[in-house]
Amino acid sequence: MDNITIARLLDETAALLEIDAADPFRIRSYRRAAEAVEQQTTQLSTLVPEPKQLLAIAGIGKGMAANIVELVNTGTMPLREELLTKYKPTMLELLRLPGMGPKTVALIWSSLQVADIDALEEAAKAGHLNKLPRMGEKFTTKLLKGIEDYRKNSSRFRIDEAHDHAERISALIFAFPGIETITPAGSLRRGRETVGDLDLLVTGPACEPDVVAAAVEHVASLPLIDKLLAKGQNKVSFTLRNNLQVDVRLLPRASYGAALQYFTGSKMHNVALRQRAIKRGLTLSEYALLRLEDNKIIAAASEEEIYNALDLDYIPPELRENGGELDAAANHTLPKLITLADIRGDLHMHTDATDGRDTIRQMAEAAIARGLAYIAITDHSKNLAMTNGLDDARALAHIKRIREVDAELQQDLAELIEALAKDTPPINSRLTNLWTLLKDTSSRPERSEVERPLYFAGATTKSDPLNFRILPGIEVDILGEGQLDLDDSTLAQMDIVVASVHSRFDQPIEQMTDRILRALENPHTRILGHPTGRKVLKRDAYAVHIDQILKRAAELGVAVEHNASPARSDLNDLNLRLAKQHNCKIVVDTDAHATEELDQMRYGITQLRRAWLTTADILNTQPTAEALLSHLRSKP
DNA sequence: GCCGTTTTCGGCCCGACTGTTTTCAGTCG
Repeated sequence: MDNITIARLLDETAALLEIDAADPFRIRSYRRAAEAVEQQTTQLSTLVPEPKQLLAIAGIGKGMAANIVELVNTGTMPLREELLTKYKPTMLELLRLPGMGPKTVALIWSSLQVADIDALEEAAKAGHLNKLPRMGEKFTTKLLKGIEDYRKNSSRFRIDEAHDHAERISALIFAFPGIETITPAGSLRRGRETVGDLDLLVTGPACEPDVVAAAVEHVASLPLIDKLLAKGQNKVSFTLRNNLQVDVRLLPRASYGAALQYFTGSKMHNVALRQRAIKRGLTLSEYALLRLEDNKIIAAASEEEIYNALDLDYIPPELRENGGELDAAANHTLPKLITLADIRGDLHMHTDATDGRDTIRQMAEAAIARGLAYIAITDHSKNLAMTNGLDDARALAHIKRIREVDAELQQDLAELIEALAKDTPPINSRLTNLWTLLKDTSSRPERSEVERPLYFAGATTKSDPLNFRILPGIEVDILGEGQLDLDDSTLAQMDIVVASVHSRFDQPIEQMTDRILRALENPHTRILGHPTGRKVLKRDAYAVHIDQILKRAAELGVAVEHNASPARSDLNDLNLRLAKQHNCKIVVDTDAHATEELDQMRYGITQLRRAWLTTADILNTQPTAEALLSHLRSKP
């Protein structure tokens, strides 16, 4: 049994205990244990023979360790079984409906014997709920609407989609005079791969208490609102047509830091933080950090003040998961997390030679405009016929072409440097586009704070364009027995060989793992592409095997790819932490198929930050192509 | 059920909004 399953069963038990009206603190400890289990990089099932190691995990005590041992050995545990004789597992789904909490679920079960969504809908329509306390007409209407929405769409939104919505909504809110800052909080700010809803915190003169009502009205009447869910003194909740829920809070400057801290979460991080406050005679809320004895405000305007007042270093949002960050912040041992500006090259991208849209030169120019010092062109190999994959002859011709484009670019860049120094447009017509790109990005208006979590420093001028290099490479396919689908003599010509499995994962996991392990042994393999198999496999089922793969890659000095694009990313923060533990080299890249996709790098960075990674853990932070190449496939 | 500068018992995080409550319980974040 893998960690994800253990965590789910503990969490379900917590929900059942809630319905059973058990001791709230006992319930909390089950929840806390579930979260702790989820964050472990070692599979707990392997620790069962030595339960002492389970006790070392914060939030796991004697009783919970016994529960875990029982779960691993038997697939269930006594408390869970006992609760399931009293309640039905389908009741857990009811808890996901808006307005349905444990008390309500328990009440409709005990009075109406209703335990699943279909029966609940029937009961609501028949008016049976109205006989119960606190469930009038309005409640029923809302519930039926909730059931409809739940059936239509119960999924979370990818971080890039949520980010785009945040930008759109923010632009509309900014139209109101007196709005200065909009920051997305919640899981978007923490850089989670997916977000359940969008929290936007708004501040500025228009948000001061005496005038905020007008701004609230403005937000509540935004044209993109599909359904208005709630409107309070300083809060507006609504959904978009795609069912994404948005909570907008308008807050005075003075308490903005406290609000930002509070609404960024995570919930468990905040609980731990407030416990720390209480031990110091303080109390923390979304308005301020107060001294208990006289209600004096200790800190409120900025997050930094709040953390510092609690004797903590500032904790970056990506680490706020109650996964040891409080201890590290107290001991001044938080890592200096990697930033987008630290990334010097992108080692996986496609061109119009296969399934990309743009040319080699266009990709290179886009990379220069983004401040990179090198890229690798890694088009597909022949086994991916649908992408017009390259056979040996075409692959060789392609890297010849890449070298030519690189040489030409070197000459042009020398000219460009002169032109930039004189600040006069270059005569060379090949440089027109690059000139515009550089001028455009460097004069890009200061972006609003809405992008702060994802857009780090623009990084347009930090590299010396003269040092820019295009590395010839290929994304080669791993065939059934682990062999690569191009000749060794061809691969020997490439600087960057990304070996990836593309074919359908209809093999058993063991076989697929074996196949990948064999591909790692090929001396030409520099980077293992999408190591968890493009999400075709369920991540949890794969957990044990990724461990093996990362370990072997580390031994062989093969780097493992972390795809930055949310659409393709497959190494989650746990896998990345595991890679670090194994001392595995990590490369973050975009797998771009068009120039603008190079911007996806920012999403990959948040995942790396969530895994506590620094520049030392990531290979393509090397300042130059030469430095990078000397590290690839060098034995540890 | 966990945990310890309150250490083997007695604590355990905070506030707003909603519905139908005429003083508050339940839900949510």
